[in-house]
Amino acid sequence: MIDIELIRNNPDAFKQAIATKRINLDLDRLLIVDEERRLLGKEVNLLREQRNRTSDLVTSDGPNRASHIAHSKEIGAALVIKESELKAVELEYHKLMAHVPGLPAEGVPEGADDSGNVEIYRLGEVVKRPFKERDHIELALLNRMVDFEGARFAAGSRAYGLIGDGALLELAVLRFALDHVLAKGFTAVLPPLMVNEAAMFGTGYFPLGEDNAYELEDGKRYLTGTSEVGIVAMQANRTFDGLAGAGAGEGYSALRFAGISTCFRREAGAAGRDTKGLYRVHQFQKVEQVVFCANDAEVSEQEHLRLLKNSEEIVQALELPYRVVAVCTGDMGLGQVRKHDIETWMPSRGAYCETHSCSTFHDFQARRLGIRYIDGDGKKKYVHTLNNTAIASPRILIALLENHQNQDGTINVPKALQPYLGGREVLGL
RNA sequence: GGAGAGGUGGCUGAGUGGUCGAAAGCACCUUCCUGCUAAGAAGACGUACGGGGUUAACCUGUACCGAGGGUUCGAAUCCCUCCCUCUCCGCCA
Repeated sequence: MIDIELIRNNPDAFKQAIATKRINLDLDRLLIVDEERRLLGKEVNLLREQRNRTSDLVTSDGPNRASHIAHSKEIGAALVIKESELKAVELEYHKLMAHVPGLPAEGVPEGADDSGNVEIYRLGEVVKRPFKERDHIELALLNRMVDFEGARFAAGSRAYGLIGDGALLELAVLRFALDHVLAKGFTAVLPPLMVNEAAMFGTGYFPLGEDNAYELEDGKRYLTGTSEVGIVAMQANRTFDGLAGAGAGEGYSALRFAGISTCFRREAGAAGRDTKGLYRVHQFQKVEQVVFCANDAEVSEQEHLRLLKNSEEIVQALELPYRVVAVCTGDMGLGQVRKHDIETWMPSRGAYCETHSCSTFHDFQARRLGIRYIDGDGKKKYVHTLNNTAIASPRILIALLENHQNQDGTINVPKALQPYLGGREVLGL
């Protein structure tokens, strides 16, 4: 949710954001409705005042009781009409407000979709091996790490089952990533994965994201596509003490959580794409970084860079080549202000592919969920929220298997993961 | 899933149709008193939005007693629906 005052004062900036983010919203209509809403609000307020005064006279001026009641009834009748008008206007107002996007930060590239994303830099060397490389499907099957056939019988398209070293490798990489961010002061969280509509709306996945969420039979709960939803919504209507330090440089503090969850995505709209292997699946595991910080663009910018750095360190420790891209306006979510993706090299795809996504929301989510803190000046303010993938598996297994494969189909284990695999240096055969 | 109880201000907790934005206590804040170890006295003390004001103090209006709807001239108080909490039973990893 965006501060209406900000919208009133900068309509052109929001029109620009609506255009570049490809949102279907008539901002002028919103401004008109906002004006109507305020005028009607005043009228209703005035009528209520009259009615309250008249009602008081019923008891304080007993002799004229009957006439006061009659008068109060008249006002009440007028009030009913105005209130219903106001209600209709407010309904439209909230509907329109729910579609107002966050303003992209300065420097965010413009573009219609992910083809407009801009590479910022790349690290790690793409190795050209002197033998015929296998793709992750072949490698995983060869090493009996995965069972696609059985899983698809059990669960349908895009299903997979990790077995043996596949299962252990996934747990190892998740635990490694978790430990990495825990060492940075993050607090581990296993949040609810079945959440209500308020949580989905509050985090900005609704409206517009309904197609990608699994709705449960009870009609009131949804499976989350990331632990961010549960973690952020868990803080709803809370006011933090001691998040002080907006603009205070190094002196600021933040709340940092590491969410661990299975993630569920319908992948609607991706029908027929990436149907083979472990790239695009309905269910996967993720360690997610979530941060709540002071309401200060500089502070959240610093947090954004820290989140990005944490994840880069993880990819580096896994000895995988990657690049960082600035995500363009058309590929950003409604509430997002800035987004960087880490794309990891996947030999079989011959491309750097998204494995991490780092987002800054400013107070978009905090406003929807009422998450605040008391600033150094004693005032209540909405926090800024951010999140970034620490690791998502099995997608990262594609990169691990393919980039670390040997001619005989075995897989070299990066040093960082060896402690999590009983000291093994090689998997397979 | 069944039965019952309940959701009031930072906390505890009164309040069953008007004098209630809400008693009392605790906590917090200010001042006074006193030198002392959960001392005493006085006062201030909810949130959101709007109006006035030397835009600060302050004055004032509306709404808010889990959420939404209804009854009524008037609702924390009565009715309905939903959400949540607690207790007991059942079931279950």
